[in-house]
Parts: sequence; structure tokens; C-alpha cells
Amino acid sequence: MLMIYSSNLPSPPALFISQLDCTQLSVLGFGKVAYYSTPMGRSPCCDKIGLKKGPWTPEEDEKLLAHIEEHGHGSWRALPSKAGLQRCGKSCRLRWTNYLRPDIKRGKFSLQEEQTIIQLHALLGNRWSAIATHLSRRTDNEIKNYWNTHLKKRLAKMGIDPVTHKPTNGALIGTEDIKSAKAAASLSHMAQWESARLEAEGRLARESKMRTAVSIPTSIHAQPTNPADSTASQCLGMLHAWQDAKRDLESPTSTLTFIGSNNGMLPTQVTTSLGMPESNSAVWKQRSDELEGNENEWKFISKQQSKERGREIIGCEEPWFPGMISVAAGFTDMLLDGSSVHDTSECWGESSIGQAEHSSQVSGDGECNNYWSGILGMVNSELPSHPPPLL
DNA sequence: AAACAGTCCAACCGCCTCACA
DNA sequence: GTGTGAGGCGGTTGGACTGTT
Repeated sequence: MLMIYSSNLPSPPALFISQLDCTQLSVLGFGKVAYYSTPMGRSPCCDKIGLKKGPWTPEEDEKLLAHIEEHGHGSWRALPSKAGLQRCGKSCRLRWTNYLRPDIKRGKFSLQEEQTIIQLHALLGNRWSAIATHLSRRTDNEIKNYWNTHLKKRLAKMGIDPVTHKPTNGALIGTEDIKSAKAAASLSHMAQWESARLEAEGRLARESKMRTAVSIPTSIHAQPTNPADSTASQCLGMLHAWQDAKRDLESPTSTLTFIGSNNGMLPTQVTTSLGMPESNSAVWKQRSDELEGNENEWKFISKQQSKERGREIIGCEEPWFPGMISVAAGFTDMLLDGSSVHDTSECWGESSIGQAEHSSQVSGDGECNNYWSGILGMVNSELPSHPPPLL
């Protein structure tokens, strides 16, 4: 196994680490060391004296990897002692989920990934874990870092508030104003819809996990023996989950409205989807095949996998409605291609940012796509006929 | 070459949610 | 219904790295 480590620190043998006290470790430059000193207030997660903190050493990584490959992570709290690590469970979990997990994609973000992040951030805000579910093999931490170090600055440079995704000068006039307001309203609706969907996902994942635990308690191959039966069950579970979410969201405090003559359009979609969409079947088959192939490597079902399985069942590995990536390519191109960064004032009205260096005129409406018009296009063209693929 | 500033990202912290007793 | 512990999430930090003066 090829292992690459980000830290250039020398790696002391773990045995030696365990023999040193905390002060010695700190002096030697092996990161901060946790002490147990909480006379009052919240107790730390690392409630043992001398737990190591800071950068992980290759030896620690190997221990963690070996233990998880053989036994699964089980209880994170109990894992460090079982694996022979002087770390707290939380630290182990983070190291695994953000770095050691074998299905993590590392390296430069692709154009498409950047577009997805920007658009999902406009919809979901700083819900990095939710965004990460739409970017397969990227961790929420990585996305968060990438947003904070690259994308946020790029938006700000364009005169767009990275929080609200609106122009910082707030100057919107005439029809653009109306369009933006409409888009904002639609977007708010979409965000609420996405929230409901995520909630439903969670419920389904839990139900799926419970079913899996009951039916196939010891195998990672939790795929149904009869896919059709299971699919129907999953769809019904999804329907119930959605109805729960819908009921919650239709409470007096919710602003989400359900339009349509059949008391909400989703049940209709659910009904029509009960035949299990081809694409979802394909995803399921593909993933189960992948798992088959990795049988020798992964002999356990982690909670994370169970959760992800729940997501896969409802086909949410990809952006949740068609065209999400492609429709707004125009405006994201402005962000992603430094050479083609247009003067935002041409789209937004009065921004002065970049006017000096970007004086070239942009011709035609197509090139003057902006945030809201791009997303508005998606809303208007996709939503009525293609609600989120809940199943 | 040294000093400084800016960037990047792994890891930590504290809070929140959920499951369970 | 309540308390508790484990896990998850988002914000923040610290130090290594890189570029500039």
C-alpha cells in the first residue's frame, strides 16, 4: 500500500511515544498533548491523561488502518485502546473520515466539482456535509477548506457576497430586480425542499440500516436478495419519510408550500417511481459489484457505509435534479475561468469591481448569465416537470 | 539570503443531535 | 420524560509551505 503523508515531521516509533510523557512529546515537536484538567464545565472527549494530539505519524496511520480493515471501527471511543493508539476516538474518526478512508478522492477539484460546490452552496449554505453527499469521494472538510480558500475569495473578488450569493452592492433595478427576487424566492423554496429531502434521506437511511441489521446482520453485502421487493420497501419507506417531512414542513411555522392538485406533487412522483428507476438500479448494482470486488478488503459495515448506502438507495450520489451542473455553466464559467471573468457590473448593474481590468463588453444575454438567472433557469425549466429524484 | 506576508489544509474545539437506558 | 454518551457537524486554529520584497 502506497501511503503519502503531508507532514515532514520525523516519525518516532509509536512505542517510544507511549513511553514519553506529554511534556516530552510537546518539546520534541510531536504536536499538542491533551491533558485531563477540567475542574468544571464540559469534560473533553479525550478523558485520559497523555493522549497525543497534532499531526498523525505514519505508524499511527498504519495502526488505525490495520485495525479498521480487520475489525471495522466499531465504537470510536473504544478504538484507540484496541488499536494501540494514544489518541482519542474523535481524533481517530476524523483521521479516518478525512484522510485514511480508501474511497477519498484527493487532489485538485475539477471544473464540474467547483460548479457543483458553488451551486450547492447557493442552495444549502455552509452545510458542508450535505454538499459533500453530492460530491462523491470528497470530504466535507476538504470542500469546506476549498470553499474558504478558493471559491469564497473568487466570489468576493467578483463583487458577489459569498454568503448570500448576491452582488455586494445590492443594486438591482428594473426587470433584473424582479427576476432576482423571483429567483431568490424560488431558491428559498428549493433550499427548503432540499432540507426536507435531506431529512427524508436520513430517515430512510436509518430505516434501511435497521432492515439491514435485521435481515443480514453479519455481511457487508446488504443488498437485497430480492431487489424488487426491497426496492418497493425502500420506496415505501421513502414515501413515508417524505410524508413525515411534508407534514412537518406544512406546520404553521413552515413557509414551504406544496402546490399541485393532488395535495402535493411528491406523492405523485413517488407513485410513478415505484417501479424503481433504471438509474437507481444501475447505481445499486454498480456499487454492490464494487463491494463484491472488495470483499477481502472490507469485511465490515461501518455506520458511514450504512448511511451512504441509504443515500445511494435513493439515488442522490449525483446532483439531485438534471441540469444542475450544466445549466448554469455560463455564470460559473465567470468564476472558474480567470481569463473570462467578466465585469460583474454588466450583469449586476453597478459593481465597480474589476471595471478597470475587465472593460471588454459582453454581448448577448447568454453570456450575461448571472447567479440568479442561471439558477432561475434551472428552477423554471426543471422543477415543474422534474422534481428532485427522491427515489 | 533573510524577513515578512499570504496561502493552504490537517486537525482540533465546542456544540448539536440522536439513540438508548 | 429525562439523563447520558457517542457520533457528527461547522467554525476555527496552528504550522508548514510558498511567494514577494
